[in-house]
Amino acid sequence: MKKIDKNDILDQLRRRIITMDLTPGEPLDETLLCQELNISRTPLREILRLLSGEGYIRIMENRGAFVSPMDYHSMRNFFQTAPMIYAAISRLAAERALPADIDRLADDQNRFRDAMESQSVNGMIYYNDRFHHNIGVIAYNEFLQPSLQRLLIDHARIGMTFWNSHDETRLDRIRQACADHDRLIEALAANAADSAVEITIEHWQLSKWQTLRGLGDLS
Amino acid sequence: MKKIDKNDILDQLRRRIITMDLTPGEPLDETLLCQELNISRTPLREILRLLSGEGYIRIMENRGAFVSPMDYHSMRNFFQTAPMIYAAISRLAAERALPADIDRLADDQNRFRDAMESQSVNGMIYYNDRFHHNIGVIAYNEFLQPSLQRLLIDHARIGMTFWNSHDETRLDRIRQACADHDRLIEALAANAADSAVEITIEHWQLSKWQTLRGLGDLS
DNA sequence: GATATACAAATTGTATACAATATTTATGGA
DNA sequence: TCCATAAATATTGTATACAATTTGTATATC
Repeated sequence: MKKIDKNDILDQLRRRIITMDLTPGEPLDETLLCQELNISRTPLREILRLLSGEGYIRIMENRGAFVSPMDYHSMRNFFQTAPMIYAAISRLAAERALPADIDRLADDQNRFRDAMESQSVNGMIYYNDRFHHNIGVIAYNEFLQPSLQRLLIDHARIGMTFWNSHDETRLDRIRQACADHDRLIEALAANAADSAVEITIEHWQLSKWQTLRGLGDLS
Repeated sequence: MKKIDKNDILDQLRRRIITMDLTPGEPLDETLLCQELNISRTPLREILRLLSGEGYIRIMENRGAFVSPMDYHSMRNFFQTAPMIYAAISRLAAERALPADIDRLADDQNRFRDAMESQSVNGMIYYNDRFHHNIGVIAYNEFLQPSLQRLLIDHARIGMTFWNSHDETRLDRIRQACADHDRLIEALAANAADSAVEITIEHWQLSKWQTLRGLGDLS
């Protein structure tokens, strides 16, 4: 009976949220999810509590769970906070990275490149998230990690326009992001903290510029 | 039947953890806690998942929950990360504080002062935590809040020596910390960001100095 | 006596039944 | 028709029973 792989289900739900398969604000029906995932309500509810702690969803008493919303205010905070945390994380990661860490990071980057070449937007979002999450793991700081995690959730969702837009610069931008990753891996491997921070900021500027442009298009 | 106040139980457990009534690394027996709290295992397990997400405890599959440990590495990270996050939070709080926010903060501070005057170490730890947590709420940034939360858990636990030591400087230090709070409230009320950051850093130095001294005494 | 294996006890994980709350629909009066 | 109220339905919250896993103990073998 007990063949539930909670980590698998957690990853599945996380992925569905950051790829907007489950959209911001969307309510999560327990019974429905149970059927989809083939588990009973008890373990699902525990999984939902975990996701709530990680910031993917919110839970209101007697009202159930829903995907964390994205409003103007949270986006403002996002752009204000991200550079600071990203830079701090990259610095720490550069100072502590070991060869084994670099290998894991390179794996994510390979999968990201695969997704890029097969034009899988979903895959790019997922492996880009994994890549940056992994840098957080390498930084090995349990106090910064939770903030990074929350930033990455909205980064993936806000950044949809980055991977998914249809203008003429799209391919160039994606290739540039991919190249940034490669350069960042190199800097981390060489334990070059300043360089890693610099690349991270550049990488962020690229992402920010296009993202704001995309948001501007909406209004 | 359903008269469970989850928030109450959550607060109770959080408080027991930051005051070291539940010590770092201590395993949490589900059955035992259920008896103490007069609830069944299902809601307790959900509460434990929430606490896990907040960083108070850790859960290992098939091995149960235990209070988040405090090792050398986490303390090192703590001292490295705290000033940066505290300063950022104070700045945001100063920029956004409204009169109602200040009132809530002043309430915490009054309770803190009461605890100080009645020599309640437990109370000082708890209301000091609430005070700083509240500043995080005022900062109103869901991306920084989780890091602040985690820092405050270990700040309370590491700082035990600050409130509880028996040297001749103890009373002065505690009064100084209390005065810092008053000054910080003033700065926030005046939306004086630079001043708030400055006071925060001073406040942190005071805490850090004594804490490291206390840890040094141990070795 | 030390180690490995098998059994027993304790603890964690899951499913289901039922209770409490929220939401929707139906009903009655103005 | 409109609103307020009340029943019906749906959804969330809790307790309990049982399954699976881990931990502890005893026995056998070398």
